[in-house]
Amino acid sequence: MANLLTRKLEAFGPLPDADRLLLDDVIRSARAVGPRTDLIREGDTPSDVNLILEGFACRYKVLPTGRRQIMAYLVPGDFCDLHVFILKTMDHTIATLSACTVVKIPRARILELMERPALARAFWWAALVDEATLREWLVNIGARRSEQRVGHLLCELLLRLQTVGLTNGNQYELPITQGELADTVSLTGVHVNRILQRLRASGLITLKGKNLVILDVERLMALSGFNSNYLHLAEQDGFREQSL
Amino acid sequence: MANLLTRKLEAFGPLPDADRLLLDDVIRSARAVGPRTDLIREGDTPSDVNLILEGFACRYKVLPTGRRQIMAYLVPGDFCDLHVFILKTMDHTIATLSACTVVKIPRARILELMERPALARAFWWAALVDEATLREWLVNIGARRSEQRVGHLLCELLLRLQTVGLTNGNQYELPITQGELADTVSLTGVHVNRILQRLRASGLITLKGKNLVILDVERLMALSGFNSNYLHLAEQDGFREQSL
DNA sequence: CGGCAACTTGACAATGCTCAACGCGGGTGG
DNA sequence: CCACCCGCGTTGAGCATTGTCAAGTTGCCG
Repeated sequence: MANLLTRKLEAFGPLPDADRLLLDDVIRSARAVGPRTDLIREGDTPSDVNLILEGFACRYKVLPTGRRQIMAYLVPGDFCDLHVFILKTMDHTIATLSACTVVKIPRARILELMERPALARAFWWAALVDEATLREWLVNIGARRSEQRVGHLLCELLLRLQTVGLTNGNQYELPITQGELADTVSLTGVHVNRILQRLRASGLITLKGKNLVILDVERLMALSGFNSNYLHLAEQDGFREQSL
Repeated sequence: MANLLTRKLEAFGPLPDADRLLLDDVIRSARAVGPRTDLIREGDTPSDVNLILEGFACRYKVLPTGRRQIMAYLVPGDFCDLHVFILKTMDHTIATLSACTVVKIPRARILELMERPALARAFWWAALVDEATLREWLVNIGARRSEQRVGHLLCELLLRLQTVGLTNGNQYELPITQGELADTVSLTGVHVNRILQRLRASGLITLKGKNLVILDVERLMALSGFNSNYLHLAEQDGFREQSL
């Protein structure tokens, strides 16, 4: 259970041993990237796919006003841009938030992996879950009040980090500033701060430095209107055995 | 230039004549669906792919509070759910807004079409553009002020409807109530109404009944911070000739 | 130990929401 | 064919959530 990528992809379904070995090989050549560093910029035409192995990265756009909107968090095991194969230019920027370990996978390598049916399905699944997550974020920002917004985000991260083994009970590392959180949930830094105070005062969370503890997961999920169905984890069915 | 689906997919790149004929065949068996009718519900496990031929449909979720968030508009030429092949259960609902003409395409039929390289690429492109649009909506709702939000939406629809030939100059049919618009841009119906007044008063649009005219496209785009790059139309490049 | 970034807190402003009432228009049933 | 009715659009008044500005504190890194 060493390989993070394998672990993530197997959240969808088990992989043949041969495929696992391929994945082990893919993540050999990792490189370190500092915090707050753009990996791919809007307008670029990248030729490789980036995979996050350690740390938090994000997708974002900046408006003429200077307002930045973060559209996705990329956590260990997440691909940055499988789009590369079809769309020519990036319509948004991808950057690290914390210090990260990143692997650059060449197009050709991805195409090789895609020839393996189980891997191809798993990649599809990952891409579709990313899209479902994006939809949920739209709902989060569009329809929930501020306290629910940040609560919902914290719940989502708990589950996502759990599947790659980066939680310790209901506790995980959140290497992100309140300002970045604000750009994510579409509030101001000041207001995010006040909301975190409230969540602390309600006995729902503890957040000291980068260390987050969710004290009462059930209550936080209820408060936030969190329903994990959009992550499509552990769907008990025979469907995925069917052909692509 | 009769087939709407062909027209939409060729916004990405030209298709072989043989593929066009296949597409002509696909859209033969259309059916009419009334307005405000669910096509697929959250929790369903659909086995077909729906394609919109006429009218407006949408993706949405409803929260416990009763608040509805619309996450996407589906206009003629749009597929509802290519996800079907990987994810078991729907995590959101798809419904018509206006009266629609819809085609149900069986899984097997889609798989057939996907064997044609040019069509497979075009389907991928359509899916990726849908995702890019979703990201732009997140930015729209998260980072733009109310007047820009509705302006941006109107600009997007102009371009999308243009590619399927459903505009008449800078004029098109918007078969949607102000309440539905509100659920889309995450405002209240009352406030959307006031914004439309302002846009009218500024000489930017005309909206009588379902008939929208954008009087000054450039100014509306500038006001809304609209940049069409995320629609990935007409990318002049040799990239798409490359292999998938 | 100094400095800078992140966090915290307070006072005030404004954008957008709620509630409420009314007009208009198209569809339906008598 | 007319009348009614309901949904949609419109407008007003007051309110609440969240943003802005500003100043002070904490804590980490060099």
